[in-house]
Amino acid sequence: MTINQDTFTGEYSYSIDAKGRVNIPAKFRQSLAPENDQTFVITRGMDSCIWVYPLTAWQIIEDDLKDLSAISGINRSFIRNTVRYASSVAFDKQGRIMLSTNLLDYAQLKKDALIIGMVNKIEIWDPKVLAKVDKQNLEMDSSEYDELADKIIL
Amino acid sequence: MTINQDTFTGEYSYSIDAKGRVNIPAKFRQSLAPENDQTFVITRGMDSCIWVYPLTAWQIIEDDLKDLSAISGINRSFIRNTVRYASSVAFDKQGRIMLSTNLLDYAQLKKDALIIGMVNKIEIWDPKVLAKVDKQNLEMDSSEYDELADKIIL
DNA sequence: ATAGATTATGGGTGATTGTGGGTAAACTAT
DNA sequence: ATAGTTTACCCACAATCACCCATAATCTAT
Repeated sequence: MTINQDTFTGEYSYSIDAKGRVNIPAKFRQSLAPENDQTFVITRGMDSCIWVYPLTAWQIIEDDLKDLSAISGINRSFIRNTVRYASSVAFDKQGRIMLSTNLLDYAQLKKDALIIGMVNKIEIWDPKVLAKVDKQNLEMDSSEYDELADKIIL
Repeated sequence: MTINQDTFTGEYSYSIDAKGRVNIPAKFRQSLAPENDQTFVITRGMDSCIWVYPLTAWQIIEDDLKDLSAISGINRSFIRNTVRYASSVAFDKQGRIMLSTNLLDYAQLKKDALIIGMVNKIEIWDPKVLAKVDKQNLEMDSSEYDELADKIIL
């Protein structure tokens, strides 16, 4: 079953062990293109979660950043904040990646982790945090949400 | 795992010892291309921080600057402040480099150092100074920042 | 349904890394 | 030249991490 490579869908719940390791769902590992060398890049998401990119997808972002001139102060800030929390990680023989305490704290992760496919990337959430954020978003932007539903036919 | 050579991402906090030495994160050392001979070039950054380039990358900058020098303009101060304080340093057996008091003073570094991968170079910051500078930049040019975020799709 | 493979989770161990300090060589300024 | 200072190189140790193996649960295919 060769679905699209480097695209991820579905939701999985896993546990984070004492060493800060989480399993990447087998399905996600399988759809990761071989060029990635079994490697992801993990970083802070825009919500309180962790974003996980295939290595090659992240490298495209890096290339764009390289083209920004360092003379401009705002460019430097942008590069810094984009790249600052990013690190590449290969998964081990059992298919796990290690999360730094920095990222674990940021996403408020303790024991349980919800791993969600977001098409071109993966998100790792604490279940409670996601429930809260999701509820807020829906309440706040219900009109925008409807607009989107109109644009994208499901 | 040979990822992109001479590119650096992620944030690490280290301490500066009594002799003025800081560790270069192991990951950065590993991604430094062998041609560099374990050598970086350190100099004053445009913010209150220290910039660290791979040796070969710096050599390219020097070549570019030679072409610019005739034109002068804004570039003069850049050349003066950047090149003037540049010096090459190899890291020791434990992976540390020595920082001159000149650079330490410039970056207001005391005990704690935040080392940030900026894709093609590395920055060394005092944590408090970075927080301040970053806040200022974002407040001043937030619209430009958003434009950048739009262009470089995450 | 059953056997075999795959998957999720836990733990052990040796190697690596970050940090401190010691000592001798190199440099400075009298 | 000599005393004082700085730099380069070495060793040591605790904490962390990468890598390996083990086991139980789940899935797959006959």
